[in-house]
Amino acid sequence: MNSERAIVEPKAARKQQQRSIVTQQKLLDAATQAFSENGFKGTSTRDIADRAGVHHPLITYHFKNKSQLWRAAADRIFREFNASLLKAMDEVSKMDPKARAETFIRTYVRYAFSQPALHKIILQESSHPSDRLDWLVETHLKPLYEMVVGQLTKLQALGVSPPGDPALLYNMIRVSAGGLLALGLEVKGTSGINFEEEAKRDELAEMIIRTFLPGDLPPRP
Amino acid sequence: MNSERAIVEPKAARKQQQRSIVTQQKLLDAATQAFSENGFKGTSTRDIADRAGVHHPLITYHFKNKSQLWRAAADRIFREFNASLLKAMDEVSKMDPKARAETFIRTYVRYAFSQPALHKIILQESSHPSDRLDWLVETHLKPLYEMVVGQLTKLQALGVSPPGDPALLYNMIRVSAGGLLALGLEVKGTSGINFEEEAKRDELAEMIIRTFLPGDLPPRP
DNA sequence: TCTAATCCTTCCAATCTGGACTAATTCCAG
DNA sequence: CTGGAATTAGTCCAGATTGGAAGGATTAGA
Repeated sequence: MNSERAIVEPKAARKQQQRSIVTQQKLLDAATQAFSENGFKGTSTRDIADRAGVHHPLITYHFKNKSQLWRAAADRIFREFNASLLKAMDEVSKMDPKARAETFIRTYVRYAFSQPALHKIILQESSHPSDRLDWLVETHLKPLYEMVVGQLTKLQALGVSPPGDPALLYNMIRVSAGGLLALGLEVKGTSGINFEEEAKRDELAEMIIRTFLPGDLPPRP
Repeated sequence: MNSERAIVEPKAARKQQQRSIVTQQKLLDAATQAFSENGFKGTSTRDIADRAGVHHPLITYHFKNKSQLWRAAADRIFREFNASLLKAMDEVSKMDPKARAETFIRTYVRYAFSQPALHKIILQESSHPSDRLDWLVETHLKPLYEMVVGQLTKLQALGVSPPGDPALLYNMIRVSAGGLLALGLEVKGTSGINFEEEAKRDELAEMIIRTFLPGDLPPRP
């Protein structure tokens, strides 16, 4: 018995099949969309399965339960977002601080528009305390904040950004970019601004830059 | 028969009983809270009734159904908000444009904190198209926008606010104030800012003023 | 005080919920 | 090309959800 177990145990686990990967992606896409629109509580697993075009018990099979599916969907979209930002910042690492900040803001606006679900999920989960919010903050939001706030403090010291608590400034910039794009429907209805137009998104990015980075860099010593 | 009907018909409708008013207020309070936390779809009428401490069929009795209850709750909170802003603006009508704008922002921040449900409801409803969002925009959001954007344009002409589409500027100010306060939980977790402290809210208002109204008024002619 | 309008409580039917379970199918390694 | 694991399909369930019906309790006003 023991010897048999010992031989059998390290057997190569059969690899995941292609169709399973496809199913998981379809479920993640549908879940991201649904959760961003109706929140965790307001989204049913059947709704997600319908959007994905698969039978709803497959959620249990692939993700165990609704909570795990939420986490998998959120993790994917936030990972990609942070990776995009890091990549963009890496490409301009040799520029001066103000130019870097401008690039960051333009990239942020561009990505926030291409993935509106991301900020919608933040808005949804911030509405009341939950384990999901705690996880989101610790895993994805705090690291990004830590990365940016130091740069922002430097920009303030250089006289480029207005003085005051850099944490406040960071959050104002963030909601002016991502928050506003997530509120797209309401903004369009209320004030006629249509972020579907690329020009309008560019205008937003430039206005954020003009407003939050109004100063010029002092001349190099 | 006919004569009797004719006499009876214009009878004075008996007035609403006190206990009914109390019940309605409790339901409106509970509904506002619940909808702001979990959105329309994510909120059950039983949850609302439980929070209000009343039996759930009373919702049907007093408000017909969930949609009407939502509308009544939203209408109440937005009416009070707009009334507060109008009152504050009326009190400073004789001041110069910049001082008026500063007062507006301080009032906006103060009210947005005291009624976090208001902006949470905006965030919730903006996540996807709905009749509720259309109604909110037409009934409450657009009128406020129309009222403010003209003043903002003047401030830009006076060199107080940065140039560019005033509609964009309006929305940036709005989300920096109300949006940020509605995201309070996340903001606290991510960057440690605690808007429960009055000083921090004042700091936010002042930073919004500093950032969006950086210029000084030209001297009077 | 009386009584009818108003309000509340108890119940019900239809549907939706997350999740468990088994049988059928598809795919891959040997 | 086949045995068996991975995946999917199909059922089922216990509990929650919604709107609403029916009758009892309360209260405003004559």
